[in-house]
Amino acid sequence: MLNEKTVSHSVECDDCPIRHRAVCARCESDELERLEEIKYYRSFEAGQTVIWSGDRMDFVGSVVSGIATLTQTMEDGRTQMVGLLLPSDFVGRPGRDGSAYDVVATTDLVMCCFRKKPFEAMMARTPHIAHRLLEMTLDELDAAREWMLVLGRKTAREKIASLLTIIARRDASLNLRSSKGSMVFDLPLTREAMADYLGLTLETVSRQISALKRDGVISLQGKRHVTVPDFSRLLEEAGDDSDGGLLA
Amino acid sequence: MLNEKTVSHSVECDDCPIRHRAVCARCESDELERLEEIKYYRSFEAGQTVIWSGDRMDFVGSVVSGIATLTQTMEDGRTQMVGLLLPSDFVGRPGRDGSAYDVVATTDLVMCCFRKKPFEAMMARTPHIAHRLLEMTLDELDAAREWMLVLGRKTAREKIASLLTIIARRDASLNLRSSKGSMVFDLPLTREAMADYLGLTLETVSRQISALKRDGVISLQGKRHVTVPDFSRLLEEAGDDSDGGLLA
DNA sequence: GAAAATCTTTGACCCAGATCAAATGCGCGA
DNA sequence: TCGCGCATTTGATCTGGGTCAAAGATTTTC
Repeated sequence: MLNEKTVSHSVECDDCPIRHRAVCARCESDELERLEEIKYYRSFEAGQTVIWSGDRMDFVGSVVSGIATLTQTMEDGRTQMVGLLLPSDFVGRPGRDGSAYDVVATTDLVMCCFRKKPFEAMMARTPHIAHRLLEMTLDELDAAREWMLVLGRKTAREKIASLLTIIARRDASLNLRSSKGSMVFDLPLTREAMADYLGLTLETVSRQISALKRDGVISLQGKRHVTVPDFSRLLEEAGDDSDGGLLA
Repeated sequence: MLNEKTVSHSVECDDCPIRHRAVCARCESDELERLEEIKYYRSFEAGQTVIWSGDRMDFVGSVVSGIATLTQTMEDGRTQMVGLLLPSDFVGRPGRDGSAYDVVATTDLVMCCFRKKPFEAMMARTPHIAHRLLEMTLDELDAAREWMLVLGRKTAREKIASLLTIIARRDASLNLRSSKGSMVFDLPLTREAMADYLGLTLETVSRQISALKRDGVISLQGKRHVTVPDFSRLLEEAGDDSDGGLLA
């Protein structure tokens, strides 16, 4: 899916606001040059809240490094993560005033931002940016719906395996590691964050990870480095028939 | 939120492909006139599958009447509904070839369709259509994420109340019924369909509906007609603090 | 480099919702 | 009107994951 060309391009183009998981083919556009004028950076520390749900949001942007989460919280404190923002992911809702979710930095985070008004003005002048944004939003919608299946119908073990699968895939496509056979990647979430993502408790997350270790599906070195000796086995555990094109 | 003008407009404009929950302000566009040339209708019977997941999809369109569901199914038969399509909802993924989900007609269904290629060509020529489509997709993304909270963190009783809330709201905004105090609406889903939406079993759905009846939160006449004497009570049961602007 | 704070693991027990099973009700065609 | 098919309700029982509690690990602080 990714080839050398798109990769080198994506590496050169970390700040492109409409780059998303793959590459923006049109970065050469004159219009995009103008974005430079309204571009700025913001950094956040791990644990900091980038935006509160309901807050006015006067920028859009993308994650340059680090990880953030989109979460919803009920009055009684129950929380559900509704999105995971990894480097290259877009943040913001063009055409909307407020944020619908809390955005929380899970690790130290750097974002590349654009003030919203000028960005929207440019969007209106530049059809292919609107088009690209639509594609990105459709991707996110697919991801959200795939996650609905995970939340609604999968067992705790399958949920953990599904999460590992997703992170492994994102990691592989960002770093271009081959995904045949064994994989090694970072698990940059606490047990609690995983629980919030999966609709579980942190105890259950811990137990299921221990079980997957015991059964040889994964192994951990330290708390964050995961080795998956056989990725297709992990996919099986996730109850996932599709391999997302990575093993084809 | 809806006023007389938008309503009369929306009534006159059932076939507008980019009408969605509210009204398309630009239906007067010359470009949209051209859509007439590529427009056609399709009808489906209750229970029929409109599109299978993975099928090539050569049209986009919107629901004129009836109800359809978007569902995902695992190999072992577990299914999760990931979207509910009511009249005026858009169907399709401009720029994508295949469907990601099964689309199933829950009742008899009439759709207004447009062949995809010409529609996309028109989209490219007509920025505000792309823009409108982006807004709609953002709405759907919000709805999907709100549903993730329901699936991941709510109890069975709260799930049922949440579903009733959503259907009541959609019904109210389509039919412009006032939503102060008591509401009456149709519940056009079987217990099984509700279960698939909520990540529950049909037995649990039935039990919780009985419980809500017993506690006077709702009452049923026949199987499909629901009366909610006090909507804010239902919202409370849903664990929902926001009232979606309907009770403001 | 010891103490404190924070994560993580593991254990024991419990309960909401699943599963299995058996009525009951309802619509519809002959 | 009867009887068949199907959706729904209700009951009895089981279990996956939640809850509460207590040790380990790991990281941070001073």
